[in-house]
Amino acid sequence: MTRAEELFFTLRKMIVEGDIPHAKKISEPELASQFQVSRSTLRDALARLKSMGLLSSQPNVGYSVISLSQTHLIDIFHVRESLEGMACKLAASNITPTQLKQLQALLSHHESSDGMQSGEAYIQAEKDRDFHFLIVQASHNPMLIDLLCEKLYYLVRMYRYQFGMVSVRAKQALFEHQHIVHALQAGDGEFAEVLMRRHIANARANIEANFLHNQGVNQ
Amino acid sequence: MTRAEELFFTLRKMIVEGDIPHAKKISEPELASQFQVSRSTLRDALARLKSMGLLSSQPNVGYSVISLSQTHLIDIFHVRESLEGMACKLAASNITPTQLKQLQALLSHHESSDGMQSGEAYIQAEKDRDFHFLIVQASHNPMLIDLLCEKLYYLVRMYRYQFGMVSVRAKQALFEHQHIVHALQAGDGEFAEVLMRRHIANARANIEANFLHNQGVNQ
DNA sequence: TAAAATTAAATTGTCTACAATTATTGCGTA
DNA sequence: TACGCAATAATTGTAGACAATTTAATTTTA
Repeated sequence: MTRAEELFFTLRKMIVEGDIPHAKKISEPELASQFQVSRSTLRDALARLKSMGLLSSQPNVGYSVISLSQTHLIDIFHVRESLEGMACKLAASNITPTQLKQLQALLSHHESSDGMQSGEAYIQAEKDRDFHFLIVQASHNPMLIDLLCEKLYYLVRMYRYQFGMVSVRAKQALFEHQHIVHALQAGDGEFAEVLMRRHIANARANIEANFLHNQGVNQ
Repeated sequence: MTRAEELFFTLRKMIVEGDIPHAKKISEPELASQFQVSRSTLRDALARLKSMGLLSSQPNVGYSVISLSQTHLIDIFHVRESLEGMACKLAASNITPTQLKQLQALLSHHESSDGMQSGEAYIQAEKDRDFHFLIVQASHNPMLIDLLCEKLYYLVRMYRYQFGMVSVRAKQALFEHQHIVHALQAGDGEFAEVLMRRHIANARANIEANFLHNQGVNQ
């Protein structure tokens, strides 16, 4: 692995977790010296971070972490809804027996360790991630996989960290996951797609409601 | 505009039009000297081209233009179908009066200059592009716009050039466009999405059929 | 005093040079 | 001859230096 790639991973983690101030210009010399690399190497990493939507930049001005907004998050969820819906549809045709078994095992594990011991929102988020990742992988469409698992995923995670979004829908989400797997088992791609889209649309509605609530409280 | 950005546009055009050999490693020193820029500048442009899927690369080895394949093209169309479907759905809610008028004007212009004077496949492709671009813009979702107009579009164009794909469905496509606009006028997002998805699915089916034909003929 | 213009400082974009890695060539051996 | 190894050549990754542009500070002017 190259030095630039390593730095890319480090910075990605920092940005997602909010360790770099938002909407404030990044000083290249400063960051470079902080990580003991040259500006060339840093700029390589920054370019990659920009291409995945975590940074924005202006020629002759510089880079900065994107500024988060409600509309941006909603935009992301619209894209997720369409792409993951398609992934789910394709998965119904392309999923391998092994992958289907993994998915079922994941579900029953979630059911059993269910009740969610509550509280553990992070664990729940991880479960959700695993479920969605498996289905996207099962689509066997490399472009879908790249878009969802390498690009959108980190944006979503950044919002989770930043806005402290909690899955209050844990139990409901599990039900929806179960329905989706049933449709996949039956090989019913069209239905699986509809279910996945509703699942994500529900999550979006939940977020929108939260926003309204917070606005009412905070402002 | 920076030198690297200018080079990016130049190389993008060259790659799309097939002026750079596929699946053959690119020599950085050679390309750099060809365009009278340093390797840094070239590498900046190459990184951007990679991030949009026109180049592939391996650390410590180098870049090369992606190798085209039937499955890859089909993958792209699946992504397009889902994203443009969503764009169309959103457009039904978000399109401005001005944009709707532009769309209608575009359509009636296509109808009149219809019959397609036939032959002019390129012109037809441009019409198609304009139509789809307008609808994507009307979604007012910047992420959708970026994905479709800045990334997928050039991949599709590359295949058009390379495989010499011709829209034999000119008249049929016009009908489908008209139906989509009607749905948008009516503000029926769900229907508009279905129509757009079918429209793109039809194009995909057309391509798949062409592939089968060519395979039968050539091999 | 406030605004505009000018100069100075700092930052980004680009080039060149060097280090690390990979690919190639030539040699020796089975 | 074919295969494996070693040395060489070439290529990529990284660092540092300079040029072009932007930002900040200072001076000038209304």
